[in-house]
Amino acid sequence: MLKLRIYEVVRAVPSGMVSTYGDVAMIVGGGCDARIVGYALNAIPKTADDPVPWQRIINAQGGISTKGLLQRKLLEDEGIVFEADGRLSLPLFRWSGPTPEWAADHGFTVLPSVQADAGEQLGLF
DNA sequence: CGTATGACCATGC
DNA sequence: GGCATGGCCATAC
Repeated sequence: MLKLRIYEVVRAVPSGMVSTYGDVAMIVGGGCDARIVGYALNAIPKTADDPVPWQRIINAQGGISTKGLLQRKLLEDEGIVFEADGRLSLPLFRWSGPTPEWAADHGFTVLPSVQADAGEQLGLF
């Protein structure tokens, strides 16, 4: 089930950081797509023993795709700062992806493109 | 098994 | 900046 793998990846996103639907899809791999991530997050079981930080997944424009303001509030509580236009700085808050350790431990592959991309941005700052 | 639907994305106007 | 298309592919019915 891709949903479960997606949940695993989302759980790996640290507090105070965000990731995009597309990034999660790339990390999950194996015929995953940004829309699948959205679908999976929408279908998250709301059980307390299975928490998924769904609020840390945003769209590629750095904005919130959900309807209400709950997601934004949760992110702000974690230290995410929003710009005036309601979006956030992806270079600052975008999660660079799981560690190779984590990926190997959970059976994921780390995409070199994501790592190199994040490395440039982090190094820039 | 065919169709419809998405918390998406890139591109083009 | 917004709006329209096409592509994407797992679920649901």
